Amino acid sequence: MTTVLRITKQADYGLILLVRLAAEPGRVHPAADLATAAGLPLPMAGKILKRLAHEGLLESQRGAGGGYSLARDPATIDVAAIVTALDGPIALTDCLAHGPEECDHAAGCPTQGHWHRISQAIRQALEGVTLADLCRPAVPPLVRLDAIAVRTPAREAART
Amino acid sequence: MTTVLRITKQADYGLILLVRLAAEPGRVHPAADLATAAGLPLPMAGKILKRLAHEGLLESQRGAGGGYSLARDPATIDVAAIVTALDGPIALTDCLAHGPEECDHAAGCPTQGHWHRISQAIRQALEGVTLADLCRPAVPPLVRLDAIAVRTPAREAART
DNA sequence: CCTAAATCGGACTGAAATAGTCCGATATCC
DNA sequence: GGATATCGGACTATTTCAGTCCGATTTAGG
Repeated sequence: MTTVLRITKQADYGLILLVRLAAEPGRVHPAADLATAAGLPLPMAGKILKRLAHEGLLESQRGAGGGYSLARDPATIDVAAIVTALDGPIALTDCLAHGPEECDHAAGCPTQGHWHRISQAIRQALEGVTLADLCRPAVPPLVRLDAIAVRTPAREAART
Repeated sequence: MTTVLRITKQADYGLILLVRLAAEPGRVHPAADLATAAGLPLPMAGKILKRLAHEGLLESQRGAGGGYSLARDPATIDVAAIVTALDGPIALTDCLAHGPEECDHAAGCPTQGHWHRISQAIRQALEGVTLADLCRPAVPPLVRLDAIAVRTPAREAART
C-alpha cells in the first residue's frame, strides 16, 4: 500500500520540463538541454516531450537546430491539461471516465451525485493552476504549521 | 493509458460495502451477506472488511452469529477516511505523502505552494462527503449538460 | 550532396502495484 | 462438539508504470 489519487511520474516530469520551457517561452529548446536541466535521462525526457507535442501543448522543430517550444501562452495551459495529456483522463474510477448515460443503473445509484461533485472539485483544483502560476510566484501557504515539502527525484535535480 | 487520479477498486468496493452497512447501522452483518448484496466474491469482500475493521471503521464479532457493524455514526465517517484506510495516504506524488521538511530543496521550488493548494483542495473534496451523505440523498447535479454516469462492476450488481 | 543534429513512432523490458484467492487458526453460539 | 464467522497472512496472476532502444525522417550547414 503506497499512496493513492496520485499522478504518474511522467506527469510530474512533464510539469518540470514545461516549467523550464515556460521560463523562455519564445526559444526553441532541444530535448537534450531540457533533459539535463531537469536531471532526467534523455530517453525519458524525449518520450514525454514527444507526447506533449503530439497532444498540442508543444510545438516541435525537427532537424539540426530544432527542438521544442510552447505552443500556447503559459497562462492558458492549466495543470489539468498537462496531466490529462500525459496520464489520460482524470477520474476517480474507470466508470467516471466514460461519458454520460454509460451507466444504465445510474437512476438507482444514490452515490452518483456525490461522486460527480467530488470529481468536479478535483478537476477544478487542477484547472485553477496554470503553467504561468507554477513558474512565477511561490504562493505563501496560509497554514504554516503543516508546510508540506515537495520532493521528487527529478525535482531535486531540477533545481539549479 | 487509462485514467489517472483514481482510487483503487478496493476502495470502490469498500464504499459500497459501507453503504450497505450504513443502511442498518445497528445490525451485525456477516461478510457473506454483504458480499452477495454487493455482488462481490466472498474472499474479496472479506479482505476489505477485515482491513476496515483493522482501521477502526468497523467493529467485528467473531463466531456464529457474528459479523461486521459500523464503529461510528455514518455522519462522522467521510470518504477521505475510507479511501485512506483502504488505499493508503492521499497524495498527488509520493513526496507529498511524506511529512514536512522532508524536502531540503523546498526553498528553491516555486511550484511548492501550488501543489500544496491543489492537494488540500482534493483532500477537502473527499472530506466534505460523509457516509451518511452517500446513503441518503442523490444530490441533483447542478450542471445537467454533462451528467456523468457512475458505473463499476460491483456497483452494478450492488443495486438491488 | 553529405554529414551531423534533432525529432518521430513504436516496440520492448523489468519492476512494481493491484486484484483476487486460499488456508490454517481462533473465537462464539447452540 | 459442531457449525458459523472472523483473523492473519501468504500466495498468484494480471495489469500498469518506468525507463530504454532503435530505425526512419527531417533539417541546417558546409
